[in-house]
Amino acid sequence: MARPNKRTTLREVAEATGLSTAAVSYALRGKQVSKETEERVRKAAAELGYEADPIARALASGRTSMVGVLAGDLQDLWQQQLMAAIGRELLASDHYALILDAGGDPERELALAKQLRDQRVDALLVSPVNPSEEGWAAIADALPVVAVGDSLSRARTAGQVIFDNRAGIDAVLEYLHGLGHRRVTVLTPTRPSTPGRPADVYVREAAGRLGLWVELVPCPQELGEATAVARRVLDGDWSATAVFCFSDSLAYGVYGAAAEASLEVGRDVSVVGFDDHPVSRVLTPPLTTVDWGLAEIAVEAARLTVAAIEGKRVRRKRILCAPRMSERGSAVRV
Amino acid sequence: MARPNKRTTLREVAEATGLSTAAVSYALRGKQVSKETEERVRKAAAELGYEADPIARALASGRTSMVGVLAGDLQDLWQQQLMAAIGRELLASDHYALILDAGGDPERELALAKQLRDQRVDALLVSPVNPSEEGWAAIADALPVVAVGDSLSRARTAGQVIFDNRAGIDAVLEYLHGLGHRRVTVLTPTRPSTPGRPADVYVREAAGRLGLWVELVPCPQELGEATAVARRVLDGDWSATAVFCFSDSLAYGVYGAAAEASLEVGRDVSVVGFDDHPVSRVLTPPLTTVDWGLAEIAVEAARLTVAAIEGKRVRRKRILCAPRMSERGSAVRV
DNA sequence: GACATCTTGTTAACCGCTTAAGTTAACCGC
DNA sequence: GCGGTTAACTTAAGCGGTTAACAAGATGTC
Repeated sequence: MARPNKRTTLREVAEATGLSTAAVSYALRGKQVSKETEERVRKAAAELGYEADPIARALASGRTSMVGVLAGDLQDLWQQQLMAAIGRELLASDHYALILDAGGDPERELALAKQLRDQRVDALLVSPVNPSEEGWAAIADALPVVAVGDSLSRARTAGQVIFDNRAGIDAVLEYLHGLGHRRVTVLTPTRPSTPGRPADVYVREAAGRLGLWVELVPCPQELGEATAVARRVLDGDWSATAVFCFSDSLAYGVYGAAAEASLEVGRDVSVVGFDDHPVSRVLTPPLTTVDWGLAEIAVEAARLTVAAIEGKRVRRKRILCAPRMSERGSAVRV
Repeated sequence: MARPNKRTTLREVAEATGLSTAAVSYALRGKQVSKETEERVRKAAAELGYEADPIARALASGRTSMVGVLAGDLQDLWQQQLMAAIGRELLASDHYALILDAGGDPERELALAKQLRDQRVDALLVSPVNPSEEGWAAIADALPVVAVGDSLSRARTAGQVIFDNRAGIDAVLEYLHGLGHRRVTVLTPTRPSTPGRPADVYVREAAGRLGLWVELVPCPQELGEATAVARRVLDGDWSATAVFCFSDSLAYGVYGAAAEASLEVGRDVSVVGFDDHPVSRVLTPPLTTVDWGLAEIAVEAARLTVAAIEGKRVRRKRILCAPRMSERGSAVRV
């Protein structure tokens, strides 16, 4: 015995109005019927407390009004923030966000994408994709995929909101260079296994150009582990003068480790982040970081996604986010 | 023309094996069929790349394998953290979390709950409910509701994970009292309109008992606004010596405002939080706060929810979370 | 050997809605 | 007054599964 709570069905409304179910269906979606019939139907529906069953509707129409949202790593506080914003935006457009966390694992990411596709979401909104994977083709084949992030995921996407990572990285390294730093440790959120990320490449290029010595250190986004890694970096014979973190979360780890080591950020160590999470502003010293405009990103991502669902051939729109340095107190002249 | 990507259907598997769709349906769920038939069906299904359509299944079976998760206010960083954890846990039990954010508005919360019910989620997992509402009855009537938080939401829930807020509040105020504080400002995350929250009552009771002067100040969870409120509190003729924040997010706002006012937290101002968000540990000074054990909360909440879905009459299980003070550097003797 | 009992399948009726195609009657120009 | 539209519905065929009810051969019992 299933739940005995019967909702009123379309048929009941039809019977109540003496119309066919089809007529009612049309009427409720404002199609094909006379103004007065529509009125009559609406009234009856309201009286009976009718609410269309989304499941049945999905089965018949093929659309679920759900968007699969894939976060690269929800340990990253900024991504939590982004997901919250995206959820809000999608809801505002009458879509539900099914948020899944890949936990920084590219393979898991792809697996979850498949799961979401199988779950019949209308579209996929993917945060930082690992572009190496070509299993994505099979997915982009089945539904529109919108990418947000530095993702290279090309062609197949129905839209992209891209961070100009190269520009951001250049800006930060030039900034540090301008402050006199010559040796910089870069904390990247990547697992060691992931090869040749474009971001790494950009760092090396910029460093080469500026004559900077850089050291790339992979680091988990989880704050406890990030602190541990930072501790190891700062301890003993650390020969650099600045730490550039690929996410503000990682920078927080550096703050923690620095405090433990009695180093003062913004005096003994310079730190730069990469997201502009709200917390960065209230730290002491406030974190110098790169602002990508989270709010607009969420809005644009949601917009592109909804457009893609509605079949608007948006000529594969690409939105480019420019980096804005938020210069605060954590990086200083050396 | 809808998407032309046909998935393989049950019928195709049936034809391929020469069985009826019913037999295949049973076979794939390991019921009623001989071991060898099951094997044959599985093989065929695998070859054809068959994957049951969750929508069709939901329509027929009445279960969507989706859980509606209602966050009280996702501006609160700790709640973001909690939602991420709950999403993970639910996924581990083969359920998808449909996370919606009430943004601190009790009415919106109820409206979203209705939306989720109409969306046919199998169960509702509600974070901080406003218990005054009795529209909840209609919802709890239609599906199992699991509550997590200080929620009073009674009877109708299928399970609860409760924070012993009274104990937490007592612990904090006693702690502050022990440090010599006699005048405490309390930042509450509530909109001014919300009347008589139990938390407020607990504060007044404890304050009365301890002979503490307290001032309750409502404050938005959004960090920028929280900072603004904190600024106003600390400015000029602030006569208290400590700020007790009902969420770590709010405490971060105090850190920000204090820095602006050149007050040093842990020297000029004592601050206590209430969540133990990871960031609290890396602040300078690290935030003294109350740890509720987020990880276990997520696990228990997910467990209760899944149990409720599976119809286990869990005798309305209630899990009580005890507060654990994380004494760090932000509150000092005065 | 007759009858009850499993086992393993099959048939077909839904689940509640959408939508292509068909029907009817009113309306139109000429 | 006749073919051609058009507006407003109705019919009915799905969408892709689940599941109660029934069938028939295999097995068991005495």
